[in-house]
Amino acid sequence: MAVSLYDTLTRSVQEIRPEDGKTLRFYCCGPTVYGPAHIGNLRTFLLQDVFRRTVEISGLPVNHVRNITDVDDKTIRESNNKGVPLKEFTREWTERFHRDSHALNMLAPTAEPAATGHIRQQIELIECLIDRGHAYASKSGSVYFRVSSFEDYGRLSRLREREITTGRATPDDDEPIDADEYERDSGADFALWKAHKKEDGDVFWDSPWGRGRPGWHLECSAMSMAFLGETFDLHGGGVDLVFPHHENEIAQSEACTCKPFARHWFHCAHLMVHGEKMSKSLGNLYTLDDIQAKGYGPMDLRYVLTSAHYRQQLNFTIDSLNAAKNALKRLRKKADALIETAGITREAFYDPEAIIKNSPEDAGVFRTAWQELIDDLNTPGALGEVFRTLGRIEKASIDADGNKQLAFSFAKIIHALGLDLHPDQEKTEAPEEIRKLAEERWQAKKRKDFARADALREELNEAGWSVLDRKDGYELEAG
RNA sequence: GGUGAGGUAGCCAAGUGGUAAGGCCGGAGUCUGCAAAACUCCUAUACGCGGGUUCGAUUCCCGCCCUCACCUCCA
Repeated sequence: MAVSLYDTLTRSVQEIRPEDGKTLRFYCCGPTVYGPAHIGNLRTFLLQDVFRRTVEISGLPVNHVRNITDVDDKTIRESNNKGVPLKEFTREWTERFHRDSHALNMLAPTAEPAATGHIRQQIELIECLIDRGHAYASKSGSVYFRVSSFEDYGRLSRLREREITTGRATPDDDEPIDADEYERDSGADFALWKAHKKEDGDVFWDSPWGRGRPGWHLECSAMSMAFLGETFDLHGGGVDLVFPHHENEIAQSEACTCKPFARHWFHCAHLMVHGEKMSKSLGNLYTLDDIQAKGYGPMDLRYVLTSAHYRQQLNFTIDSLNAAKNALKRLRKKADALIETAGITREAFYDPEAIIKNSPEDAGVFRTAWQELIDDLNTPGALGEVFRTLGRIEKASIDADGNKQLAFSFAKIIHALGLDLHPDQEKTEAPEEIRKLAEERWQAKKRKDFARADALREELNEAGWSVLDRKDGYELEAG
């Protein structure tokens, strides 16, 4: 059974099947590496990851390509501000992005091409477009795509009737028109190649039109086609990319190849924070580090970000992290119980091959959750069904073989959602004096000097540590 | 102004033409010197407003109110 998604192109839910019948070719617009990714960025990548995991655990391989935008206005500006060479600057943020992605249990893409690594392909694409009369070079050495030459322009974003020739957000916008506005034949035309400017410093490449750098939209066309072919199965990104980015990608690509570009489009809604748009000025732009500094784990964030449908704006709140933490704890308990009664290892529980081998195609008892997932990637629906199913199987006694199947069926859903129920718990080691106090309290407790024990507990609490008594011992926990 | 999405219990969030999943919170109990954890159980007459269609609408249609997003480089 194929996984379906809401396809922006047809505005309807479509089964996403590989054109070649073997491998799903999936391209995602990756991050612009000029700073840490915020939770909004991460949500999009996370849901793409859930989609890929769902497809793969259903038995279909995915060729997942996600680019790194390592040259554009922002990367150049910020690296200049920092006085760091562009390459070094973007490498650092790329590494940070990898760290965050890994922490969030996102599978690494099959390939992760960088824009600066594919200048030649981009120049070739421009040459093709000029040859075919879809692009023109300006006096200054920039190259623009002639939107009017591409009849289908606006199909994806449905803005054929829109006013797209002004180049301004609103008619009463008094902003002065950008200098290169005068270079274009039409305000709707967009840059394929940007002539070198002083601010660009040593960031430039030689081209048939002189020194310059590629325009933003171009890299995705060049790299997706280089890695996945002129036509591929699915292309994804945040909703904001529908126009102009994806619209322009289609125009550039199809004008050159005369073949359909992406067969389906997968867009993720934005998230809001505490009911407001996430923005720097509101001070509500969270990164993974911010979340962790508040005492939550990456999995808590992952749970929150998958707890709303991808086409729905998610209202992120700190409170929701608490809910996630507790819900995850319950899932972990259930997983432990299922793993134990099934007599399988924890490794097997997280091993995709073991899961595919040992779980029914429809996920057996968990079929309702699986159904939710493959039907337009309804992650909150799936989560709801998981809990409901868990509640129901509580009472039913099942034979050993059934238990095994049950555990792997559960594992299938958990794997698709990408939830690591057993993250390494990095326990902060308590300082010497804290440990001493805790030990003292334990001794006091043992000789039933409860007044003393409670006083010490209070003291430890004030120092920011809680004592959790166990059967025959105790643990210290920060916070 | 144009286009699109949405308004479901204290919070988050699915879903449906026949009176509505799930999670969190909350409450009770077991356990525990205390605290926590864990386990069990429980709770709420929640579907923005007004019309219409229908035997019946939260679900379809119309109008209104409100929120949010996009409209040239923001996932």
